[in-house]
Amino acid sequence: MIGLIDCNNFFVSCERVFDPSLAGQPVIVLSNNDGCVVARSNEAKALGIKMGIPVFQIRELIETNHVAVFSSNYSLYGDMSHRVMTTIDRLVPEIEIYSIDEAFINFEGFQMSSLPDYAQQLTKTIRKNTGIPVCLGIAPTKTLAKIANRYAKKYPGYKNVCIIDSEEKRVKALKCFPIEDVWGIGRQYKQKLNYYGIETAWDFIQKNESWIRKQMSVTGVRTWLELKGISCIAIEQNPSGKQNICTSRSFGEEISDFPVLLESVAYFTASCARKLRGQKSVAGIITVFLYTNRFKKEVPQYYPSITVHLPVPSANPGELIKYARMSLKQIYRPGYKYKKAGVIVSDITSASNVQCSLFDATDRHKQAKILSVIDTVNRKYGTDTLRSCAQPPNCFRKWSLKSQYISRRYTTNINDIIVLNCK
DNA sequence: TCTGGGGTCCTAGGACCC
DNA sequence: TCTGGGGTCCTAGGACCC
Repeated sequence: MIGLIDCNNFFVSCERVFDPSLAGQPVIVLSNNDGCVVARSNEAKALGIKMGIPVFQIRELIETNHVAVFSSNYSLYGDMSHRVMTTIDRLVPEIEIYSIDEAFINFEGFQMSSLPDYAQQLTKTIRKNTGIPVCLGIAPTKTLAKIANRYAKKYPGYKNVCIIDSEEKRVKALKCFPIEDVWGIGRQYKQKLNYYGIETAWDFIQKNESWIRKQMSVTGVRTWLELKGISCIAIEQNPSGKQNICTSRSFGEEISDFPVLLESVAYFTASCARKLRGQKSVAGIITVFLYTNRFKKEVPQYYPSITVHLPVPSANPGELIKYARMSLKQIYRPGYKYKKAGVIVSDITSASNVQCSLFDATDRHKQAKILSVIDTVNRKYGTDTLRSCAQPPNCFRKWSLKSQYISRRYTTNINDIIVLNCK
């Protein structure tokens, strides 16, 4: 059996841990730049606030219902996620961290009869240790565990745990489950499947394999098998590093000046380089892209991007910034108002076996030592304490994000921890 | 006025090889 | 008029996830 633990309204729950007065109140958390709604408490959902809606469209609703609004605080959510995952890891034999708020658990070899009690105990312990409420779905496959989890969330009668452990329960669960809520079925497939009269997960598994393959390729077949109870998607305990790494931001205000864009791109590049070093890898390709504001149909639009191959793969911010700067120069056109920029690094390989270049003049051994010192200093004194000259101090940033409603970094910033203790 | 930021996998088609 | 048969690699685009 496979379990799926999913934190309830995760970002909202994190805010509630440090401000208990939010319990029972409608609460929402916004995306970067205070743009869209990305998390909602049950009370906010009940008000009809949809996932992903731009916040300016629901200003009135927020005011009349006294909805508590938060900017996203990823330092806080990341740390709370780590606490939840650590708690689970201590209590189960095998865990796969699937996202910031979800983890699969391998219950292979567990005595079936002891599972319900054990599962209850697990959710209670997570709540007690971290303050975060979670639900647990258990079933023979990942896709079915996802469905079980959804039922555990939806019906309080389950007391946070739903187990699909018999043919009868599986059939019943599938018959009541909308096809678009199945893991792996998105907007496009919903449309297509509805067109063919498929409304529920049960309708879906009545089709034959070759039809599914023709319409949805092997990924569709995997979903189809998983729903039938045949496991196709294994638990991955040691996820390999990322194959692509991207840092991009929408700007608080639109930017036309090259030097300001360059600053932002230098920051994004340094961030990519840091993420690369975090997984002990290097990148051979760097892509820089710009976006004008796609919502302003009346102004000229321009979405350029450029990809550069590095002579030697690298995770050195100085070196990567050099190529990013060259790239930006090539795609930048004056006169446009840019709303977003970003950097992607790809062709990622392990830092321990880099293919050298015959003509490389850099002393890479020495460089690695410098980088390791920089990382040590920045871990101790904060990100970007030591940084490239291309990245001016934060206070000079003209391209900063809006985050009007941000809470404190209660668990990771010493000054905020002091504030919390005084409270 | 105001609209996020990350990722993955799969397939088809083109360019190339012998 | 008629034009083979087998591969590989790469990329863009489309689907999905949180």
